[in-house]
Amino acid sequence: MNLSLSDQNMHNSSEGCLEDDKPDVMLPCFRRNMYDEPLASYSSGSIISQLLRKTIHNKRALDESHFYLSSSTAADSGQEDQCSVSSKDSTVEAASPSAHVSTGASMEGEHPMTDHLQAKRARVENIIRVMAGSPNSRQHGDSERSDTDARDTREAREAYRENKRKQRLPQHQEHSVGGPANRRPGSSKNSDNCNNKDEECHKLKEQLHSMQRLLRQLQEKFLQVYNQEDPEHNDRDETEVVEHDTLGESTESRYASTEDDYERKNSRVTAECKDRMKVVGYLVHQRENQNLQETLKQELSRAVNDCVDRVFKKVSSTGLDLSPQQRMCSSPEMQISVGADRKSQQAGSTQEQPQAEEAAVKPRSLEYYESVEAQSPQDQTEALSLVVRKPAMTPLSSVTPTVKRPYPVHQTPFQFSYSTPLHDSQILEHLLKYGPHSSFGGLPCMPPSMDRTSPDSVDLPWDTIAMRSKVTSSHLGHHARASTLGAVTVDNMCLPHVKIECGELQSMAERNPYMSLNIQEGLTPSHLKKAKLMFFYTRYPSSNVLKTFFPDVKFNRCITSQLIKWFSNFREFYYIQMEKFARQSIVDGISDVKDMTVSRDSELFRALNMHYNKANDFHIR
DNA sequence: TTGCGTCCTG
DNA sequence: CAGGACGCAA
Repeated sequence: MNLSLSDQNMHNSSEGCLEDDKPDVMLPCFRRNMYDEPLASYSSGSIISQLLRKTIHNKRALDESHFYLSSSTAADSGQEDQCSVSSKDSTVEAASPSAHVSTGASMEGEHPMTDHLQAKRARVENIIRVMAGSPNSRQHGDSERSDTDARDTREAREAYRENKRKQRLPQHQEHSVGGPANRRPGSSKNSDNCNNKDEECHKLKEQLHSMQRLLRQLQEKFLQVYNQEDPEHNDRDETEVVEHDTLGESTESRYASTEDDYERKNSRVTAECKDRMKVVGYLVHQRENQNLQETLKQELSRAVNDCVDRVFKKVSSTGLDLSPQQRMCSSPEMQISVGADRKSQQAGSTQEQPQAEEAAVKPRSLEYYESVEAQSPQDQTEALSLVVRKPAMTPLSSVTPTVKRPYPVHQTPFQFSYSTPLHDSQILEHLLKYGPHSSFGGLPCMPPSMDRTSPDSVDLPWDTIAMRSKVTSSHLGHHARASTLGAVTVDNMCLPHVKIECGELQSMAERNPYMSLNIQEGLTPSHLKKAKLMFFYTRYPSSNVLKTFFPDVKFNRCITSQLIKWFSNFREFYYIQMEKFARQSIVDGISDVKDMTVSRDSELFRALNMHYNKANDFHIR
């Protein structure tokens, strides 16, 4: 009973969070991009901010962009939560009622295009055509050709769909070839074809201009949509615009003003973030403009950090009455700030973990586990570095992963920039140094959760355990890095780092080139390995989580069932081992949980390592 | 019904 | 680890 209940709760919490987590999905990607590319390259004045201030009138393009967004939604509707879908749909409807039928005429009427602009467009279009090396080019070109008739629009959409489909599979490939190349003339990929650098530079400039124009249009569209979608927020329109200029500050003040209504604020924040994410995703995807990305990243990071800080301050001061789960799901803000939030959430959920563990274990032998309660957390730690954090992670893990999955398309744009495995480690480092820390800095509430977790300090032995992977397989490779990260983080802080680790795992899994590129029907031994490792990250992965972690697998009922079955088996084995250990402990005369320790030479350790790390793919030090 | 989980068995 | 039986919840 307890077990089922707790488990159910866990799932529910995660599921519930999913809806609002959409925005979060972007974050991981965002983070990695942030680290991926030098922030320094950005000027203080963000392009977006400036652009947002200026409203350009070209609805055609906007419609296109809108289409893009809606299309993305449609494409992934299956995986997206209904909330997001519905919101997006509504947005589309509200924003572009007549959409593609009369857009051109109405647009022209309201905001006639200047000859100059048209000429420019034609030029850009031409350039894009010339550059038509990448599928995306087409996309851009279509967007630019906003003055063409409805047929063109339809065509563009078709093309977009085509691109979309293609992207879903060979995303990285496509982007690695087309995206980066466009953005970086010096890219090795295209260097061969760049005999005429000047020409290409010129083209790029042109493209940049067109992209900026589109951005303006999109922003206008966004504002319109937002207004129609959220009449009650009309009074905030001004604020909204400003917000884009200075996300951090504006959000700060805005949220502060509504702080009295926590629930409302959360939902609003989520919605706003969603919208923002949409825009961001679209822009980045369409433009792949490095500068834009940088700007977006900075602004997003600021906003996220602010949100996190605020949420945690709030939670720390008043949220103690909330259960971990409640906190996780009740505060979309936390979810929004994926990276940082996760950490904090985990911290909060950490306390929960032991309970869940306990509950899960009890069914088998309540009497024994009574005294082993604290053990379970430790047990998880055993197999992997992740394990140590595992207790705290589990709740979160289930939450965040699910969230991400719904936005594969949106994430894709960001993923483009990641084509090299090296990025993972780099990202990890950056995460540790920047993303996580920045958010941590303003998280006074972290300590509380940590404190609760501290009881797990009984696990101290485990905390010192760090895993280093020698696995070279593509799948395990991610984990290996993650593990390494975990080890590093362990040295400093337990829970926060763990969270980071989780985030990294997810983002890594999502962005991993291999996974996206080679989608296969069945599950391979490497998948099994990965699942085993993953087991120490989350013992009850939802189907969404599984999808997130196995992007290279074409999911269907069978595959999902198989994976779930695997985890069921893992749990079975794991709990059996726990029970054994508990029984043995009792036989050994251990009466206090605090007296229980799992040393490296213990049977439990051996058994778990044998089962989950049979090939010693991961070294526990 | 369907999905997910446990338990048992091979 | 996979299958099957069974229970439970939505």
